[in-house]
Amino acid sequence: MLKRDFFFGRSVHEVAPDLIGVTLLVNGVGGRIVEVEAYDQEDPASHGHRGPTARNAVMFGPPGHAYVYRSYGIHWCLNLVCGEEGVPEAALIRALEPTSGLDLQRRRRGLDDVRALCSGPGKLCQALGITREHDGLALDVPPFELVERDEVPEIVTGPRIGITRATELSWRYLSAGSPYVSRGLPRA
DNA sequence: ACCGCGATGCACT
DNA sequence: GTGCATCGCGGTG
Repeated sequence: MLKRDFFFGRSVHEVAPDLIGVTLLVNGVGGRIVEVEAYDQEDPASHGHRGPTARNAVMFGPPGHAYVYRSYGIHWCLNLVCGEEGVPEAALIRALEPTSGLDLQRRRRGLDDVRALCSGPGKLCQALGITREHDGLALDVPPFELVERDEVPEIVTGPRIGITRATELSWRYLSAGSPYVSRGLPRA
């Protein structure tokens, strides 16, 4: 299990790269995190940027909790709250390398290809069964489980995906060469 | 490979 | 009414 202070008092810019390689499970189903994006208070692309609302309230609460929101009316997306209480910072989990509960993930996604099960923030929430019910739950107790990495993967960075503001920031972190990311980096 | 579009909820102007 | 921290499908090179 991850130490409780993994998220406490550490900015999302420290935590986001440290999440690459950590295993995320929900009721024992999940995989290794291979893609994360950072969102902080000063960031115009962040839900927390304009102050607290009913939707983003969890971002303003204590770190170490899940912030789950609905995207485009259809999908759910999972963030892990970082930093300190009152300051909205969170890491958006964008992709996993599936390692546990593959059959259940395939059933929930209606797909067989392992590379397609969790290669996107909406996809992984469907595969792991994450919905509004998980919004605000602590990450160190069931149904969540975060398992510390035993090796530090090589990490690469790039611009974030699917946003219209602050697109110049390279706040996307990926496990180098992983075939399980949502999409590749723009070529140099 | 890329591009366009529809589905659908909700925060905000 | 508009715009998304999206996805999957169907069209075109």
